[in-house]
Amino acid sequence: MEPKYRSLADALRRDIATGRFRDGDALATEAALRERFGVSRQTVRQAIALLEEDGLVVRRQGSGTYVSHGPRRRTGAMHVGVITTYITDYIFPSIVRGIEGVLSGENCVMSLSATYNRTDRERELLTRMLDASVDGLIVEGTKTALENPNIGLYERLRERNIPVVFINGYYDSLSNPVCVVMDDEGGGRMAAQTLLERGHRYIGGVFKADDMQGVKRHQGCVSALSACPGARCEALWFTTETRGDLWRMPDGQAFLRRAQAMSGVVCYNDEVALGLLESLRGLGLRVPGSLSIVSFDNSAYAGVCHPGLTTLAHPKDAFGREAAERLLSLMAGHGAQSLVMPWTLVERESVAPC
Amino acid sequence: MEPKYRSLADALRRDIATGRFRDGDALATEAALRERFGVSRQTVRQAIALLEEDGLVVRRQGSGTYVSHGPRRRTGAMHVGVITTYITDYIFPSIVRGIEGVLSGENCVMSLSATYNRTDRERELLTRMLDASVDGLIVEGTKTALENPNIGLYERLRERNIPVVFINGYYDSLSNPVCVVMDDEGGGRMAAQTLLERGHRYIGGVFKADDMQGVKRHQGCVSALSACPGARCEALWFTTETRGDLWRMPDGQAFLRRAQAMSGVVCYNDEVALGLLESLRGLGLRVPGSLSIVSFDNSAYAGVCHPGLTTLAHPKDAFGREAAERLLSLMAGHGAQSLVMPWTLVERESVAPC
DNA sequence: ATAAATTTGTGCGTATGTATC
DNA sequence: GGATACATACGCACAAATTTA
Repeated sequence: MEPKYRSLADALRRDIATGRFRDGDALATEAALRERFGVSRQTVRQAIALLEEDGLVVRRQGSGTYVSHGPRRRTGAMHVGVITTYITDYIFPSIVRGIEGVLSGENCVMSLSATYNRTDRERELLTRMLDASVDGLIVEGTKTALENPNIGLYERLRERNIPVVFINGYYDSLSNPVCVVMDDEGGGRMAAQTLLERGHRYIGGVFKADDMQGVKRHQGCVSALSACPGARCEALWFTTETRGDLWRMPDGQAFLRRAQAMSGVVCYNDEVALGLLESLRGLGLRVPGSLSIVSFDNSAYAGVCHPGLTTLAHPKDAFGREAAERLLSLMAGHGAQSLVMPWTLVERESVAPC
Repeated sequence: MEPKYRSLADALRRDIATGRFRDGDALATEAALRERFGVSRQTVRQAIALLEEDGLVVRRQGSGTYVSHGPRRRTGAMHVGVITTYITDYIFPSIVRGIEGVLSGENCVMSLSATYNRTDRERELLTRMLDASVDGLIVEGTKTALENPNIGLYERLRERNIPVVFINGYYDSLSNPVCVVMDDEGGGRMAAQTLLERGHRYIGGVFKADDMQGVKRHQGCVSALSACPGARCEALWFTTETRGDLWRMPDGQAFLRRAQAMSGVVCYNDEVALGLLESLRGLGLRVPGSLSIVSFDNSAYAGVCHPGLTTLAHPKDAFGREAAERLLSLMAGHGAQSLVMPWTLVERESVAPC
């Protein structure tokens, strides 16, 4: 059972979060709150003390208690937290660089951490960031296709007026999150279309099952194929635990056996494409001779491996900048719109006509 | 007239300041203090709340109130700042990953930022970190071969008891810094030796002039060559502004002309080696046919380019971990020793017998 | 300008809950 | 289980600062 003064504090936080108070407006007096909530004045004072600690209100003797969600920080540097799946791998360094480029131009300190795709780590990191009293957060949602156990924490962030910008994936159960995401469904269509246009009809897909991106890319794929008579699609789903390695995916071996009959595969990302290339090499299937491959992200791998991957390019740096700019706008008290960014096809050698 | 709870708090502060309490000793109980000072228990609690805010004591329900002076962590997460030359390029992601691996195991938030090799940015970042009240710093020194204009800031950090661990390079003018660095002079010797052993005698070197690493690697090189009769060395110095691009280095063109007479070159790092490879290709010189190349760091480039670079491997991840562990030890109030780590030769194709 | 009313700050007493030893 | 120590909660009284009449 939560103590009364905490419940009261939370109730007041929600009140403030509604935005009904403009900066500097007076909160109800201690006596009024005592009436309204049917608690003693001491309890009211304890609750308000919590809000004061968080810098949500200022008390002035003889005058009243005032909400102060304007200039959170007096003079010092702003503190922005960034939570992504990885920090140093894949396309994440580029995204981080974009964010850093914008933040370092302002008076901002950037705290970085990685969830490694685990919601328990997400929870821990969010708690730490709250502890470290960040002024804003950029978060890549973890396992966004599943129910998230940390929604409560995100709601608490809202109550505390700490703005959050989601990147790549967000949580459906949060109302009106500010996001910067890729057009994953459109990307799925684009990838499938790329193969269809070159005459491929029996197409496989390898998608991540536990995040929104995988599900949407698959949807896009299916919608493009369903518009084309005679086209077939066969999806292989994997989860975080088996990333990139087809042999360890459930049904991975069955998929690879049937791959001989397919003429093209859409891969969730370049990492999966590399794993697939490796597996196909073992089976004596050549790319793009026997099988064409399209993947997502245009990571550093894509240009280096043989054959070079035809892949949809993630804007990485620009993407990071967009997210950071939106967060700055939110922290400054101005609003921000969500953004859906388009993919660009980068053609290399992994796709050939059927 | 000062309120009672403040006087009481001050009295307790003085008590604690005498040093009569060892770390972890129990303070008198609330009831005892009530007796001793003749005030109500509420007043005692108010006083202790002030001490708790300052981190002087910790209250444990059912147990007691304990003094916790010394470099004790306050409630909530520790905040560690990391300042490196780059974040997302070259070997830095791996170093950062090592640091993050250690810090995320503790209750730490890591703030990352990059100087891009500019001391004015170093100054700005240090100021911001101080503003954000970090509890410790990991810093890669900027232009460590030159006089540093920010020494004053580092001294202020010391006064504030904020521990700093330097990585890769440090400042000579700071007394007894805790460092984790590579054995750059030994590395220089090792690189030169690698060429000498394969019969090379006329050897060039391309070194960065404005940091300690470049100067020491050159020294090592010279010392190895001077022990070998008939060996000659010719150094080309560059600065941050011209990184990697030999054509833009002063005397770069003259060096490339003479390169035809050389049989081996020691490069400051893989990036320089790539630039050199590019330049030599333009001149029609083949590696390792006409010229052998040894470089430093074993970055991702080294294994990918053609020919693969023979290079001294920087331990990156382990290096980052060592630095982070030392910082944690310092923050916990235990001391820490500096560490000089050795290089390991990774042989690829860029070196051949003369 | 002054007095009264309002609002937060300080201080005490008491009772009960809950964690620790 | 019992004793101890901190946590929560309520009630009251007065002080100090500010606003209002």
